[in-house]
Amino acid sequence: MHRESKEQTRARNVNAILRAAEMAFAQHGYRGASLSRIAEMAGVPKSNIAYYFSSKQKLYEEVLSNICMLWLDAGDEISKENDPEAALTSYIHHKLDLARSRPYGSKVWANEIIAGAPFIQSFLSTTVKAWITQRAYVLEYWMDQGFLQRTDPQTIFYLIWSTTQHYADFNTQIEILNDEKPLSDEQWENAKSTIARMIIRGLTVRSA
Amino acid sequence: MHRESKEQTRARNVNAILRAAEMAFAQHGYRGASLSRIAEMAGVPKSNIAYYFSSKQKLYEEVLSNICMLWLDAGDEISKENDPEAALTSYIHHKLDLARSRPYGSKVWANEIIAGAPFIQSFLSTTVKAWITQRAYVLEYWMDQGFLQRTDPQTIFYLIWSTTQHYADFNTQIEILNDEKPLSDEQWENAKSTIARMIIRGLTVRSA
DNA sequence: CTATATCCTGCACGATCGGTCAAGATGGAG
DNA sequence: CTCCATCTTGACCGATCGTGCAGGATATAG
Repeated sequence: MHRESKEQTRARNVNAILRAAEMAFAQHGYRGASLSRIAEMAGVPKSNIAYYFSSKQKLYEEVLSNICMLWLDAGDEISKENDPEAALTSYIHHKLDLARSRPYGSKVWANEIIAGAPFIQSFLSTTVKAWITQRAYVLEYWMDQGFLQRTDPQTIFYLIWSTTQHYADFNTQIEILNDEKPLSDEQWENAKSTIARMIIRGLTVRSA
Repeated sequence: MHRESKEQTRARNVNAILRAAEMAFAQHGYRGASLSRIAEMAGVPKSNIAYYFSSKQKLYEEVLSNICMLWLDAGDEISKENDPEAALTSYIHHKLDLARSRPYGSKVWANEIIAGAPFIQSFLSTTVKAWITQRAYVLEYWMDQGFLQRTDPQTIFYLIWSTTQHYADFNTQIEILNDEKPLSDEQWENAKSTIARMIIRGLTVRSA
């Protein structure tokens, strides 16, 4: 009896494996995560992973690339024609929403960078480098126009990246220090507006 | 012939092992790091590690606690009797100096938190929790005095922690985006003053 | 010096790792 | 329906993992 098409089975399995792998790589890093556990979590035999993805490395790179696309797309609003303050605020909010909805993805990325970016070095020096260079131009344009205090654009992006991703990567620490409870909706909104406000206040030209 | 006292040998070996372990745990996490490699890096037989430290876990916890003391001590200047602006600036500079001098220690800590703090959960909910509670009171006192804009103190500390530690944990990414070169002394000073200035500007009361 | 307590390490064990492969199961084409 | 290409999986491999232990090496006490 044909209960499920092959495509459906494949899609379901691949998805389960990717989700399990994201959690495992987040918790234990590339070396520390084992295919046996990922298979168990995903509810498929270990060999099945080797079939869909040819190796542990390929699976890992797939997880990584999936995540990175989310980060890059979040910065679309940083563009000359937009209002600097609104664009940056929106970008920060967007990144914090991602930190809340996809913490494991952020953690895998963090682990990879902390380990010295052994698998995505070339990706960093091409795609991400191009991304930040382009956005840096926008920030400098805004500074030229007098909208923003003159500041090194790279430092600004590192500041935004670190603060926003901190809420994903270090959510365990934040939760423990928040009386063992996850941040409430209200606390998330509070954090979003506080961070955005502080960065904006640090960047906008003071009306002397 | 007696070339070296037993104490000297022990001190030298323990130190070499701890330094090697810090690098290994930073690069590969707790599970991913292997005692064989640590032993090889430290220049001692693998069994020697099991002798000085009774287990992999004990060695790991030793590395972790060494690091954490550095973080906590850096905040000594946050005290009621000090000037808020100077104290916070000093704290941020101090933390960034640690990020530069001890990047591997910061990475081990980051890995542990990202993994869900399986080994230091109790330490977080006691020592670190007490630390941040105490400093939060100082910040609230400064806000009461009208020195600082009213803002959730926890959010402020997360912002400082994330931005400063980012320069250690993500130094690979920063280096790659900096034309494959480590930050120069000048760039470090620049980052320090920019970050401190932005946070201070976001916190101090605007002279309306 | 000798005796000895302490320190050190080579070796082996069971467990688990990532990866391979051949045999079995199954959905879809004709 | 039959047949086959494709999918699926249990069993197995060599390597490496962390750790326990017996016995050798050595600094120090007497």
